[in-house]
Amino acid sequence: MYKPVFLGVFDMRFMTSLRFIDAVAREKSIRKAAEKLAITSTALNRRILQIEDEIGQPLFERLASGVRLNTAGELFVQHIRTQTAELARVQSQIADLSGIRRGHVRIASGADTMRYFLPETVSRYRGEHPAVTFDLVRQSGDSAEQALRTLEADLALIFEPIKSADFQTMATARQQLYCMMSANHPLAKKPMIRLRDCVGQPAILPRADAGLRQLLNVGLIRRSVELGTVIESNSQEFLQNYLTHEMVISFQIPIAMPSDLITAPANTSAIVAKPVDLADVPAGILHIGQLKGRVLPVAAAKFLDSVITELGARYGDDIDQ
Amino acid sequence: MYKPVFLGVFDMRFMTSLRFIDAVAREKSIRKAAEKLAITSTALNRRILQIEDEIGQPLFERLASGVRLNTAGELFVQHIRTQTAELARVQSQIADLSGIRRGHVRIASGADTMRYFLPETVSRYRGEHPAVTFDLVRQSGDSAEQALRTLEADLALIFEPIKSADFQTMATARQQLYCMMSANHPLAKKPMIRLRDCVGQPAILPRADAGLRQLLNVGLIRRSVELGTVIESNSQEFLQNYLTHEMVISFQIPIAMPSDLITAPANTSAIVAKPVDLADVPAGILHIGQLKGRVLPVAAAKFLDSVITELGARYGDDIDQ
DNA sequence: AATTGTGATGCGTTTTTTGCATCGCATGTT
DNA sequence: AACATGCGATGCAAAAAACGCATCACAATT
Repeated sequence: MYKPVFLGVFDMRFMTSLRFIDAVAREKSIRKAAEKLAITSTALNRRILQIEDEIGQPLFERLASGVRLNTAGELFVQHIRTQTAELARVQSQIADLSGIRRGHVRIASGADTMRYFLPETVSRYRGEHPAVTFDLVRQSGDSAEQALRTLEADLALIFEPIKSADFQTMATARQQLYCMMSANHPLAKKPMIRLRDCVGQPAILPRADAGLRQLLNVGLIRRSVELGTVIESNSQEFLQNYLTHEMVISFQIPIAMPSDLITAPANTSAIVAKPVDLADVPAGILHIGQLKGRVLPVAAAKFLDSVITELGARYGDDIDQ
Repeated sequence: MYKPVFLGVFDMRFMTSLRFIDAVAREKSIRKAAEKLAITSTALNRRILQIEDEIGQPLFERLASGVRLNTAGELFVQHIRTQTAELARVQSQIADLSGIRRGHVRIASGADTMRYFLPETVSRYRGEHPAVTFDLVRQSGDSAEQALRTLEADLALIFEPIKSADFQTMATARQQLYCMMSANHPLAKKPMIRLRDCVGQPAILPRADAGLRQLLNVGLIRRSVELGTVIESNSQEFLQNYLTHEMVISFQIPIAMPSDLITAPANTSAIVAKPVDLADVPAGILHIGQLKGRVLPVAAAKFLDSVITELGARYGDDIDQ
């Protein structure tokens, strides 16, 4: 977790007690939280007792194994989190007045966009606004949605299924599935891949919690095709690099591939990517969104614009806002 | 201003600096604010410098005559006020968990409802919830709306014109204008008053900033009637009590009159109230509302329900929600 | 029964906040 | 023009608050 040096919501002294309570709520233990906060458990304990005293009733249940929020605590911690996010937004707005855009953007995203898309997009944005810092946390779709809910993230980029009603989609990009393999692979000559071409082919796939895997599974079942799944991994790097070592196929979406792999297929790359027929596997949807109803800090809102612009430039008509 | 002894948002230590900034913003002077806060100006000054340092830029302009919020300060103070109100709401919600409904309701209202309606309604509510305390501030319509905006009041009861777009009407009550006079007055025999009956009559009226006066003026101009206005006052008590001393007429709306003056006109009261024909002066609207978009503390929300119920019981069909 | 881990508490130390006296500056007054 | 007044800012010492250490009491686990 990168700590911005200039402006942090938590540098405000008046937020200290609130931050401490939030930490204890997350750690479910005063001593553990104290360690993370680099203070002693006694100091932390006393701050909590003081706040509870001021509120007029306890916020935590004391268990032998630590503490747990009670109902009042749940309400109060929820308040702390929304107020913290609000403060960040106001700070961002104030910083924006000075002309130089400052701020901090926290993004939760799947692995797909972490490889090429986000590095490029963040880099371009930081080129224009060097005072804006970023947190980029790679997470599964579920935990990315969760991060929005607990206000640990401002934006989430999730490929396929959106489960929470609290997720507000700000833009989507259709992503056709591509089959990837070594340039020597028999299938590499085809301009488009049908699933039946892949019957029994040794394949390496992402794990079941990835949106891509779920999308692919639907197609496989519909066409009654079975792959020879030899390896499963949640490391995209592994999946892609392995292709040069064994004659296997893998699948990927454009946003997770180097920009030139599709646009300039004639190059001498050892790996090729061929589209899978949309009749077999429909295009999946990459969702870019935020917590429903939340007003984002300036920096985050502007970065979202930047993401949408970039998606538009890359995928044109496949973008919806 | 009644200070509740048990729970105040501002008893929270972490709110101290924020409260101080709000005070300075309101007083437009560090020294004056310090006096109100019962600390020295140096301590206050330093807290402000510290916050400004933490924010990274000043919140106040320093003038020879004091201080004034700059743009950043406006944003920050707005944040402080909403944050304070939010905290009050959460506290109220938390207190609600404990079974005893605690809380504090702040009402801004014109004089009309302060005489009979609010005393009765507040009293009934406090009978059910003795731990709820009240602030009742008598204000003109404009300043009542202002009080909502600065979050100094939770609810406002305003008779006629609503000027701010930030005012969210939660209920209205139509109030027909009544003409009041001594029981000996010649007009007292009529069951209904027409404006032309009043031509040249000596009259005592509320001042021009009262909604009632504005409503009446429209009718007078339309019917080309001129009254013999002998006294203007913003004291309702004066207006009403004076009727027993001189043969003059006055005007009033039902909510500002003792409950039995209309319902039991046969009693021996020295004062009578007769309705003014709606063709001459249409019914005015009493608006009960809050700041648009705000989530009220539990106590205030429940009291609002109580007000609406009471209005329904009194004026039946003339209520809108 | 012993051990481990938890939150609470008394006490001396350190850090922060406060108040007093004073400065520098701008404005208003004589 | 000189003076007086009122404002926010600042150095310094006292007061207050927060902190860390050692320790307690309690519950769960070994």
